[in-house]
Amino acid sequence: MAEAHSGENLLFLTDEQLRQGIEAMFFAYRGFTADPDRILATMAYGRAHHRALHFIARRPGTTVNNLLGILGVTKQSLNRVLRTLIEDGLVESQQGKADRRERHLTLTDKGRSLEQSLSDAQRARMRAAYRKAGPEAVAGFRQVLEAMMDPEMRRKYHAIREADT
Amino acid sequence: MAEAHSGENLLFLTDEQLRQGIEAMFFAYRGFTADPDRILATMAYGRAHHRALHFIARRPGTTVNNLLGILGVTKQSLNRVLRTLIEDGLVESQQGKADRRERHLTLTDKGRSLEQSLSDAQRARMRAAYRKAGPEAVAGFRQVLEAMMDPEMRRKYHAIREADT
DNA sequence: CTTGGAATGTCAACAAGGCTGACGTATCTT
DNA sequence: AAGATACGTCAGCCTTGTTGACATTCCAAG
Repeated sequence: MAEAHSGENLLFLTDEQLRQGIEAMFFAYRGFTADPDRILATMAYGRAHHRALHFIARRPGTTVNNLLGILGVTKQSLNRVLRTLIEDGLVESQQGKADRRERHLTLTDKGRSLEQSLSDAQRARMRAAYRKAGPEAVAGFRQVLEAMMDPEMRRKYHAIREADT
Repeated sequence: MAEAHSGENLLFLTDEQLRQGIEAMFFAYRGFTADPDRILATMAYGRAHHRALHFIARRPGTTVNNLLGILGVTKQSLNRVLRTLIEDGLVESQQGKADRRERHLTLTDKGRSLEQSLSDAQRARMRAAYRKAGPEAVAGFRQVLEAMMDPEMRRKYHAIREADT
């Protein structure tokens, strides 16, 4: 089956084609982060804060450990970011009821407000790109991105919206 | 024309859909850089070195200024990276003939060898993802990425292979 | 031929945000 | 009672980005 269209694939997957894909990822990711970065630059926050806010907004009540797994950084690194967000009143940390070792993270109104403005900026670009490319292109986009993830990351990517049932 | 399928678009571009796209970009980019990062971690190099090597390999003889524009960093930052690469004998810097203020950058055999191994690792993942998703998905992938770039970055993205005539 | 400005290199200082290692405390599990 | 887990924190290091200042070299315009 793989050989059935190997000719097509050989033509298709030249190093040059792949290199262009690599460069497209590089340049696109720059655009992807540009708008939130601009907003964050006016404050004392960076991309790391944005990521934390995003996933806390996405899964209110998530634990520190869970967030660590998603972000793929060390707890020391995350803690530095989280501490400033809590101190600044953007994030709330609440001791778990079932397991009191856990801390459940939620956004305050202030945190939600910042997350919204970052998210809006990023979604606006995403929306424009999706509109420009069209629904079929978007489907392909998503497929390739998913195929590019490490298996563990793919699991997390799906898990993040599993509880949305 | 935009209104002709606005219903479809409204359904299509929910915040949730866009958020998933954002997360897909986040997780996929991690995969995208994972393999080269693993190789680089064994040496005294980082992602910045990889980027420099990539674009020098892509455009042998490119000038420092040109590279600055592509990478979007300050000359001080690039210079630090470039200096170590030159000292380590991976990159050669040659004074321009037409304009002797310019330095033209090329890879040495040693540099080409490292660039190859980084590139091979990254392309292997790309190839696997492309194969898994199929040609049509790849076309869509490329379209969306391109639409996501800043106009200036899009210009550079195209310019990088213009001279390939 | 002089001079302005462009291209490059370099020094210094700093910040964000990764990392490792070590340690402490509370809490759950066995 | 002992061990494992969740979390926080201190200390120190690295890469890679930033500004600002300054020197050099050289092209090009006047």
